[in-house]
Amino acid sequence: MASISVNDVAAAAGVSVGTVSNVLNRPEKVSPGTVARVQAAIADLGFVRNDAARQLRDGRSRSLGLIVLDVANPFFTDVARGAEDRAAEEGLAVLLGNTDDSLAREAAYLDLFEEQRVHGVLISPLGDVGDRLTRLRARGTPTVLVDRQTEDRSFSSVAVDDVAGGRLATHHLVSIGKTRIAFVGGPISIRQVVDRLEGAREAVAKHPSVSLEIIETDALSVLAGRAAGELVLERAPGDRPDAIFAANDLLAIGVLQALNMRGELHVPRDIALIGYDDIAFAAAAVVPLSSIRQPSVLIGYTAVDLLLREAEVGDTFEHEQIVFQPELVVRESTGA
Amino acid sequence: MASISVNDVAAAAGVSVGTVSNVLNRPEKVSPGTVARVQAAIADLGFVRNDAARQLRDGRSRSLGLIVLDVANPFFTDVARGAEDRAAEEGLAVLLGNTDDSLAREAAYLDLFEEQRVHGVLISPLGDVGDRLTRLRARGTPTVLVDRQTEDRSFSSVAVDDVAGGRLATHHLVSIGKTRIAFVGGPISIRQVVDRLEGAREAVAKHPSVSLEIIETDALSVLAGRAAGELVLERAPGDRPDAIFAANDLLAIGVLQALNMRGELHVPRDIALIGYDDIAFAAAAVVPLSSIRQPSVLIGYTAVDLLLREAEVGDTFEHEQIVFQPELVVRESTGA
DNA sequence: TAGCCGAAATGAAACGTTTCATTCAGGCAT
DNA sequence: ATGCCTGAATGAAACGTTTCATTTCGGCTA
Repeated sequence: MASISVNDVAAAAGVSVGTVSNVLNRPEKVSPGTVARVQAAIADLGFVRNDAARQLRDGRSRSLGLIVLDVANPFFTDVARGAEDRAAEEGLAVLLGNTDDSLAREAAYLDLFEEQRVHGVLISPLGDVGDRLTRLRARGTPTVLVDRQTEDRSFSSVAVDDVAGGRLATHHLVSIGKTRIAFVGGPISIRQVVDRLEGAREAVAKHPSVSLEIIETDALSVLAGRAAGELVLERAPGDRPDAIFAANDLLAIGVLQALNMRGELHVPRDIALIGYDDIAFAAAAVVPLSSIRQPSVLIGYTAVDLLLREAEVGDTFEHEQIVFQPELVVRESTGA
Repeated sequence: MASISVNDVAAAAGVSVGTVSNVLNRPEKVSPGTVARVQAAIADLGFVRNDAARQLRDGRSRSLGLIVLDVANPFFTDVARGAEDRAAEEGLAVLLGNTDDSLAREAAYLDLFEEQRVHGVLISPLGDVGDRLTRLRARGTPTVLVDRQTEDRSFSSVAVDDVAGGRLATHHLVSIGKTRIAFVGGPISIRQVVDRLEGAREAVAKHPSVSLEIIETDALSVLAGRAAGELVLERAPGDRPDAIFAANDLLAIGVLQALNMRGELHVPRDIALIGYDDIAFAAAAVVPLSSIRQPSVLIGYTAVDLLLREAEVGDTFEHEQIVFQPELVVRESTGA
C-alpha cells in the first residue's frame, strides 16, 4: 500500500496541492465548498499528514525533549506530567528520555534530540553538558535546566533550593533530640545529593554536640537504600546512628525495609528517618515517612513555560532562574 | 545561524554529498583518507544530521510508540523500561504516551504516532481501537497489544492471565478463612479490571459460604483507593468485608491508608488485603502488601521483540499471543 | 600498448510538505 | 465597455537526506 500524499488528495478533490495544504492549516482561507470536497477526499483515501516532511519544511519538530535521571522515581514522573500539561496547551508533545545515571545515555538522548530538531530541551543534567547545551542554543533550540541551577546564570532553570531542603530535614532531626545523624545518598557526582548534604552540614555545624556521618550509595533507588540499611543493621547497637536523612524517598523506603527486617529496631524511637521528595508512597510506608516536599508537577509545568518564553525572546543574556522553596512534612518516622 | 547540511560538509571536505552520506552510513565503502577528511569537516562545522529529512527519505522513523494507561503506575514504568531496553538494542527510541484513562488522549497519541510514521506501536488499549490499529497495520506499521489479549487473535499481544491472577488472589483470601470478600476496582470499562474480577468470581463460585461484593472506583490510583477505604470504614463493623482484593497495588495502598487512619482496624486480622502488580512499594507499605506479581519488565521487553518479529514477517494471519502466568506473593497484609 | 576491472566517488532524483509570488474569475464603479 | 479590486486557487521552489545508476581513475593482464 503506497503512502497517500497531498498530491493524491489534491487529484481526488480536483484542486491543487497548495489548496490541500491550506485546508489543513488555515481552512478559513479556503471557500467552504472546496474545504468540504478536500476533507471528503482526505477521509476517502485515509490520508494522514507526514510529519517528517512537515518538519523538514519548517526546520523544527513539534515536540520537546525532557531528560530525567530516573523514570522509576515518582518525583520525575510528576515533573513529566506537569511538563506534558503545559506542552499540550501549545500542541507540543513531550519526548521523555531516561538516563538512569548513565553519562552515555545522557549523551545519546542529547544526540537524538538534536537530530530531531526538537523545539526545546528540558534537562536534569547528570554530567557536564554545558557545551552541548550551548551548541543547541546556538542552533536556536532553547534549553531549561530542571531541578538544578547554574552558578553563572548562563542558562534558565527551574529548581528547588536543595541546600535549604537539606537544612530543613537535618534541623528537624536535631530538634527532636537526635545527635548521631547519618546522611544516606549517592553517588556524590549528582548535584542534588551534594546540595542536600551541604544543607545537612550547615544545619549540623550550629550544634557542636551533633555528629554527621555519610553513608554513600551507588544509586538513588529502593535497592540501594536497602543495602545501606543493612550496613547500619550489621553494626553494634552503640555504633549506629540515631537518625538517618536519606537523599530521596526511594532510598528512605529501602532503608526502612532493611531496618524493619529483623524487627529489633524501632523507627523512630531507635532510629528516626526522613526522606526527600514526598512521593505519594511516602505517606503509605510501613512507618509513614517524614519528607521534604517539592512542587514536582509545578516544576515541570513552569519549566516548559519558561522554555516557551525563552523561545520567543531568542538568545538573550538574561536567563531566568526560578527557585522554589521546599517544605517539611512531618510524619511518624520522625514523630512521636 | 543557518543550519549546516551535508552540502556544506561536502563543500568543506571537497567531496560530493553522496560521499558524505556514505561516510555517515557505510564508512567501509569509502577510502580511509576521505573518511577522515569528511569527519574533520563534520566536526569543524558542527554538522548534525537532520532526522526529519532522513525519515522523509526512507518513509519511517526510528522510534516506536508506547501508549500506557498511567505513567504514575510503577507497573507501566517497568514495562516501559523493558521496552526501552529491547528497542535500544536495535537503535530505536521509545516515545511514551500517557492516556490517563482518557479516550481523547488515546486517540491523540495514535494520531501523533501515525503522523510520525513510527516504526511500530505498542498499546495497552483503553477504548475500542481496533479500526485505528488495523489502519496502521495496513500502512505497514506493526502493532502489539500490551497487557491485553484479543479474543479473535487479530493482533499479536503480550499479556498476563488476569483471570488466573484474580483467581489466585481470591483463592488465597478464601484459604486463610475469609468469607466476606470485597473487590475494589474500576472503572469496569478497563479490561484488566474486568478480568481480575472475573477471576475473583470464579474462585468464589466454588465456595457457597463465601460472598463477593464489588466496590467500584473511578480510577486505579492511590487516591481512588483511599476513597474506597473510607467508604468501608464508614460502615457498621458487622457490615464490613473481612477481606479486600484491590485491582492493583496503587488502590491497595490507598485502601490501606484509609483503613489505618482511625487506628481501630487491624490488617490483616479484621480485614485482610491483597493488591495486584507487586510494585516495588508494595513490600514497603505500612503493612507489607500481599500481591500478584507480573513480570513487568519482561512484558515490555517481549512486546518490542514481538513487534520487531512482526515487522519482519509483514502482514500475516498468524499473530502471536504470548501469555505470562502471574504469581502469588504473600506478605503480612494477608499473613499471620 | 590496448583493453579491462574494481574500487571510489559522483550527482541527480525522490521523499511529502509548506510557502509565496502569481494567476484567475467575477463583481463593481466609472 | 473598460479598468480595478478582492477572494480563491495555483504550482514551482525549497527543506536535507539517501539511493543508485553512472563516471572516473589507477593498476593489471594479455
